[in-house]
Amino acid sequence: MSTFPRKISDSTVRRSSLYLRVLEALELEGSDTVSSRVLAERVGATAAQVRKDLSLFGTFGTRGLGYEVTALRERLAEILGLSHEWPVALVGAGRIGSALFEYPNFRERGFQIVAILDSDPRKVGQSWDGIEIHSTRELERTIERLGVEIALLAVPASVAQGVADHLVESGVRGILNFAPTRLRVPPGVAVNEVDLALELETLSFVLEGGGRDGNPAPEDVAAGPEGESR
Amino acid sequence: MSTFPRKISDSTVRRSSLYLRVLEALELEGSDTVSSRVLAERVGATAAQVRKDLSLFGTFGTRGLGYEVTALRERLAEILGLSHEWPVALVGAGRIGSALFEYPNFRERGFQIVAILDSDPRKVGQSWDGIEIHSTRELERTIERLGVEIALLAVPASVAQGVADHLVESGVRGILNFAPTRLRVPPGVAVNEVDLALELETLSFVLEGGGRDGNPAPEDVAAGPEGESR
DNA sequence: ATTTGTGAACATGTTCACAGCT
DNA sequence: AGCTGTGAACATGTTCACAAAT
Repeated sequence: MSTFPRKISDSTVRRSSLYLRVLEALELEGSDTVSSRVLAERVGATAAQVRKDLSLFGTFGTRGLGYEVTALRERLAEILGLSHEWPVALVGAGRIGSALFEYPNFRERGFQIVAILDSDPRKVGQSWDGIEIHSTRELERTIERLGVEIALLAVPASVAQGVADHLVESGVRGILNFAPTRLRVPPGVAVNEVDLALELETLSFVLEGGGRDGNPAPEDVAAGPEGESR
Repeated sequence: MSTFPRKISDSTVRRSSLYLRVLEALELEGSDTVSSRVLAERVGATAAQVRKDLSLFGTFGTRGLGYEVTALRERLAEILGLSHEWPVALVGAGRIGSALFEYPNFRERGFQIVAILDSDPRKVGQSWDGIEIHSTRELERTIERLGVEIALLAVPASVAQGVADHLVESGVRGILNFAPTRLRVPPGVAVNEVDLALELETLSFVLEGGGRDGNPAPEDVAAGPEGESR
């Protein structure tokens, strides 16, 4: 439905997810409107950045007033594809898979794990919270039957590419990959890599002295804060 | 020891971690030298990018020949701070903490979990693989005693900031944060956020039609421009 | 008075293209 | 000839600053 003029940058999308969270919190706190400045403060960005980001999606604010919290929250959720549930497949029922399965934030945001797949015969047939673990031999059938378009890939690196190919063939268009391998996927398929060792390595690089400053100094910090929470 | 001329960008550091992995693989495969082109192919970057990245750290290559695999591997590991072990604390012994504890790639890369901390009295006193879970009341003592500088923060979002403050006070300078909250830390402390729900949201954004193309086409990939989705 | 929306200025990161070394 | 190292060109993302709206 909504297609946007330019290509929206990844950073804008990521920040928009954060805006959405803040808007949800503000709604609970009973705020009707919010300014770009306040939004910026809560996510650690600048007010100009917030306005620029939002302006890429359309015109939501009222000059002199700010943004209407509920309206913006709804619109952002829609833009991010969060106004409906996403059936998600979990592939790999090991330690990481298990942690992902239990991760409460997924379901809260509309990502429902509706299928679990594993190649280990000892795991196949088990149920987690009422969801049976299927063999990866039934991957295609399962994915198709449940209309899964997003998969959490938590298998060993050595088999990740093969499983990913299989997922794509079955109709999956988005993969969140936890295996430390760069996946090759055809155009039209989105992959996000979560590479934990790499994250630690960027920390050790900084600690070892690589970065000139370990923390880009929290900008202002001088201007008097006003959002007194209580 | 080694301090670099400019500030090295985050993207360069992340790619360098990938180069290091490829170099390790090449070493096992018995390659003596490697060109920027081959290195690039294996990590999904361009040859120019590889050369530029490496040149920020120094001059390692030989014109006409390429890079000596072992020498570059050693130097990169050193630069990334991986030439020695890092004692790491795991804070939060829930599902995610448990998965992190078992994650084999950490130890392989020199990150040793030497302490586990949790506030749940039922968990305190248990041992995982010989490592006793301590109360967060003993956080400072434990961190200091073991010389921990890097922490994995896997606690609920509601307490993450408080625990982070405590960690920093105790001497931690790098935090890998799994709680979906933006941590505020003083200058000199590095934080990496691993925000799983956010990763899924960037996928759903693309799938919903937000991005013009779900997959920025893996560079060259021979001739095959204008990838049309499915 | 306040706060948005946005072009223009700026900063940062990536690619090009080629001189220079082996 | 082959391949690196790098300035210059380019592309992308961020910040500034101000006109426009309420």
